[in-house]
Amino acid sequence: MAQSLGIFVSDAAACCSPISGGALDAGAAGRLATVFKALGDPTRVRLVSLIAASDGGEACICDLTVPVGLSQPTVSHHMKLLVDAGLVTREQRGKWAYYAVAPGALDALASMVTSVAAARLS
Amino acid sequence: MAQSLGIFVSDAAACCSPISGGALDAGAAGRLATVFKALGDPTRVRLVSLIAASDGGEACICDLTVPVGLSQPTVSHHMKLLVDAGLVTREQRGKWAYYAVAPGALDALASMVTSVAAARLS
DNA sequence: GCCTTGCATCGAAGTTTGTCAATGTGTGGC
DNA sequence: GCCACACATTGACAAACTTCGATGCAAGGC
Repeated sequence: MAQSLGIFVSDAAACCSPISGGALDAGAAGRLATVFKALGDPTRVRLVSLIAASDGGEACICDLTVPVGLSQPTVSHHMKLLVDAGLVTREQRGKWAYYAVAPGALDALASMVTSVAAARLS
Repeated sequence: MAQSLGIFVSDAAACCSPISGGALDAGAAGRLATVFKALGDPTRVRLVSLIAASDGGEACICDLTVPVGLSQPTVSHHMKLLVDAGLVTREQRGKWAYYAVAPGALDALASMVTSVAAARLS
C-alpha cells in the first residue's frame, strides 16, 4: 500500500477513467477511498495539519502526542496508516523518526477530487 | 450533520485556522474528517463518481444498485451518509428520489485540501 | 557493557462500520 | 380501495477500526 500515492498521482495525470463513461472504475475508486479513509479520522487530519504547519515541515512522534492528546503507540499507529496511504513520508535520523507531508500528495488528491467534480460537466 | 458541508465551505472561505499556528483546530479537523470518512469507502467514491458522470448529473437508487453490485438497502444507506456529509443532495420527484452532487461541495473539499498543503509554505 | 530514550509492535477491549433480509412508508395507476 | 413500485428503516451479524498497556528493538550517552 506504500505506493498508493504513486498510483493515484499517475491516475491524476492520466485523468478520467477508461471506458465507463467518465465514472471511476472499481480500482481507481478503491485507491482513492484508501487515501480518503486515511484522512477519515479527526486525529489523522490533525496530525497531517500539524506536520504541514510545523517548523521545517517535519515532526517526530514526540512532537505530536501532546497536541493530539493520545498515547505514543496510538500516534505511531496513525502515522503508519498515513505513511501507508502515501500521504506522509518517514525518515529515520538517529533516534528520531521525522515525518513530513509527502511532496505533492495533497495537491494530487485535490486534483483527483476536482476531476471527479468536473465529470459533471462533460 | 446535514450541514457539515455548509460549515466547511465557510471554513474554506475563512481559510486557515485561528490561533494554532497554521494547524487546524479540533473542530475544523473533525468536520473535515467527517467528509473524508464519507468518501473513505470504495462504494461511496464509486457512487459519487457515477452520479457526477451520469446524464443530467443526477441519478436515482435504482440506477445505482446494478453498477455497484449491492442491494437496494445498502445503496440507500450509503447515499444517506453522503447526503449527511453534504456531498450529495436528495430531491424527491414522484416515486423516485434523485441524487446529485452538491454544487461546489467537491470543489470546496479540494480547496480545503490545498489549503492544508499550503500551510507547509507559510 | 549498561542504562536511557524514541519509536514500533503485540494483544486485548470497546466501538463503529458494511452488508443483508425483512419490514415500513409513500406515491401513482387501476 | 387496492395493488405495484421506489425507497427508507430496522434488526442482526461479521469485519474493521481506535485505543491502550505491555513489551520489543535500535541508537546514543555514560
